[in-house]
Amino acid sequence: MVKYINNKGEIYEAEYDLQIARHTSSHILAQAIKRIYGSDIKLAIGPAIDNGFYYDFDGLNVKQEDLENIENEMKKIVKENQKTSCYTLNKKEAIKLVTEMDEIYKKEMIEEMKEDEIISFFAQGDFTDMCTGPHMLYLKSVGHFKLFTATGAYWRGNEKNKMLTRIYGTCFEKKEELESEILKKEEAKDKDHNKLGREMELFTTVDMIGQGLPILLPKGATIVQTLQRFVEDEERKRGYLLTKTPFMAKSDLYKVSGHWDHYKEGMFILGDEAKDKEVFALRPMTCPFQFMAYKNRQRSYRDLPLRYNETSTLFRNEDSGEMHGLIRVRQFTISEGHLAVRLDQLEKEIAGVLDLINYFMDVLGLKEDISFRFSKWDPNDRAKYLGNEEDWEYSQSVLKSILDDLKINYVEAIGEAAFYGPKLDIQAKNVYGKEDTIITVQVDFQLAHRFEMTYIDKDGSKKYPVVIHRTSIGCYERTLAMLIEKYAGTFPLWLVPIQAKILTISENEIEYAEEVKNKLLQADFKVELDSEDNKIGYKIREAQLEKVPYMIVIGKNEVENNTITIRNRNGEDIKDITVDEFINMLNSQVKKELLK
RNA sequence: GCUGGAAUAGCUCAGCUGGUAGAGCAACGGUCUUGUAAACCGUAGGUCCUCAGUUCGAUUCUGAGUUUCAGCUCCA
Repeated sequence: MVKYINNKGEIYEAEYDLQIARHTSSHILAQAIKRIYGSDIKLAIGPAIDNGFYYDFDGLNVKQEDLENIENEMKKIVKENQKTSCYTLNKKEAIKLVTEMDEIYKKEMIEEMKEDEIISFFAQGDFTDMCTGPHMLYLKSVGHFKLFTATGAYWRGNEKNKMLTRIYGTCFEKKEELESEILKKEEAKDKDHNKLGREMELFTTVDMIGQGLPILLPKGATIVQTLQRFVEDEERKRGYLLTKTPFMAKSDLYKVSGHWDHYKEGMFILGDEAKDKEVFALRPMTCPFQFMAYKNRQRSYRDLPLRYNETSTLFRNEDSGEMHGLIRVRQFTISEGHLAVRLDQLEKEIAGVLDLINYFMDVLGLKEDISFRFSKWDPNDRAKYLGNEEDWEYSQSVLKSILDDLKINYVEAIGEAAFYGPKLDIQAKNVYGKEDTIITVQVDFQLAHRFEMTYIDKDGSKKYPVVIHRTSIGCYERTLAMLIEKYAGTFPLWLVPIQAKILTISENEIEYAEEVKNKLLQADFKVELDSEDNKIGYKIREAQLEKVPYMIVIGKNEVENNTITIRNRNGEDIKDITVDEFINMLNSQVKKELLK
C-alpha cells in the first residue's frame, strides 16, 4: 500500500497507482531540472501519458547525454524522501504566487480559469508546482524511473506558439517492470518496418530521388502486387467497376472540387498561376476524376448504387519533417473507391463497405489490432471546411446513426473530418504504439452538388446522390508497413514474396531442381532456386534470414526417388513428398489463409 | 515547417585535439562436391552526403544545402 495526498490535502492509502506515480515522477523531473539549471527555466506542463510521462520546459537546452545526469539528480531527490504537501489558493492569490515565482506559463493557465476557481499547489522540499494532483505523499513511493528523450514540442500543441523542450520518461513500481519495458522498446526496433523492410530488401530510399519517395524493390513490389490483385478481384466480385483515371488535371478541376481553396498547400502544382495559361496539379485524391466517370452520361435512380474502384496513385506535398519510411510518403497508391448512392441506400452501402474492410482486415490478420474513430468537423475552425453548420450537423448525424445501427464501437474526434464531410477512420498502431489511420470511409453530401452529379429519380425529378469515399485495404505502402511489423517480416504464405526456396546439396542435382522450380512456377507459386553455393547449411541459414516459409532440399536421394524434402519455418522436415503433393499442400494452405 | 541528433566500403560500425582511412560480415576469383547455422586460400571494394569557406593541408573546423532519425505540428 502507498500513501497519497489529494488536492484537498487529504491523505489516503491505496494500491500503487501507475498514473499517479508517473505524474509524481514528472514533478521530480521538474524539481531536478530546477536544481541543475536554475530558476530561469520556466515550467509548462508535465502530465502522465499512456506509457510514461513528460514535462515541458522553456529556456532549457539539454542533449541526450545530459539525461543521465538529470536522472541521477532525480534519484538523489527520491533518496531525500521529501514529504509532499498541498495547499489551495483562490485565483487572485494564485496569480500573485506564480507571478512571484515568475512562472509565466502557469500564469497564463490560471488567467484562463474561472473567477471562483480554487487552485491547488503541491510542494515537495524546495519545489512547488501548480497541479490538481493527487500525488504520492512520500517521493520514495514512485518506484523506478528512466528518462528516454529530450525533444521539442510547441506550447499548447500549437505550431504558432513557442517551441519548448520536452523530456520523456517512464516509471514503474518494480525494477523488473521497468527493465522489461526497456527491453520491449529494444525488441520493437527489430520489428520496425523502416529498419526491417530495408534489411529484407522490400524497399529503399535514394537521396537523389527525394524525401517520401521510396522505391519498392522486387520483394516489396511482389507483396504489393499480390495485395492489389487480391483487392481488385474481391472488389469486382462485390460489384465495383474499375476506372483508370489521369494522374493530373488542370487547376480548373480542383477549383470545382474545393481542393484549390482547401488543399492547395498539399498539392504538387505544375506551372505558375501568375504566368502560365494552364496550370496543372498532380492528384492528391481520386474523387473528382471518378465523379467525371459518373457524369459520363445521365444516370437514373436504377443505376444506383454505382460503385467505382481504382488502384490509385496519389501525390501529396507533405511538409519536409513528416516523412517516415512507408508510413508517410509523398507518392502512394491506395485502394480508392467512390460510391454514388441514394439516401435510402446509404446505410446498406456503408454496411457493405465495412463488411469488405472487415474481410480484408481479417485476411491480413489485422482485425484485432484496429480501432474505429468517428472524425467530426471543428465548428471553431470553419475555414477548413466546405458547407455550413446545418450541412455538417446533418451529415454527422446521418453517419452517427448508421454507425450506431451497425453497432460500431468508436471514439469521436473533433477536427479530424475531411474538408467535405465526416469520416469513419480505422486506426492501427505501429510497433512503438503510435496510431495512424490506415483506412477511411467518408460520407459526403457536398461534392455531388459542386460537380452537378445528378440522377433522375422515379418521379422524374433531378436529385443529387450521396457520395461515399472509401478505401478498402488502405494505402498499400502504409498497410505494407503495418504488415511488416505485425509479422516481423514472417509473412503468411499467400503474401510472402518468396514462398519456397529450392536448395541443392551439390551441383549434380541442379537439372532436377530446375524441373521442380518450373513445376512450381507453372502452378503459380513464387519460388527461387539457390544453386550458387554448395554449402547446404549456409543456404538454409540464408533462407531462414529471408523468412522463406518452405525450403525444398534436393540431394541425390530425392533425384533417385523423384521426390523432394521440405523444411518449414519451424525446422520440421517432410521427406519423400512429390512436387504435386507439395503443390496441393500449398494450395490448401493459401485457401485457408484467404478464409475461402 | 519547428526543436534536437546523425550521415565513413553493399551492411553494422571504429577512426583521440586537422596530415586524404580501418575491422567484422557480405561481394568477387580459386580449391573442395559436401545432407542441415558461416570450409580454406586469395582479390577487389571508399568523391569519408554535396557545395562553398578557413588552412600549407579538411573525413575532422565553419557556413549553406541534401538525406535520415526522435519528438512536435500537419496527415492516409
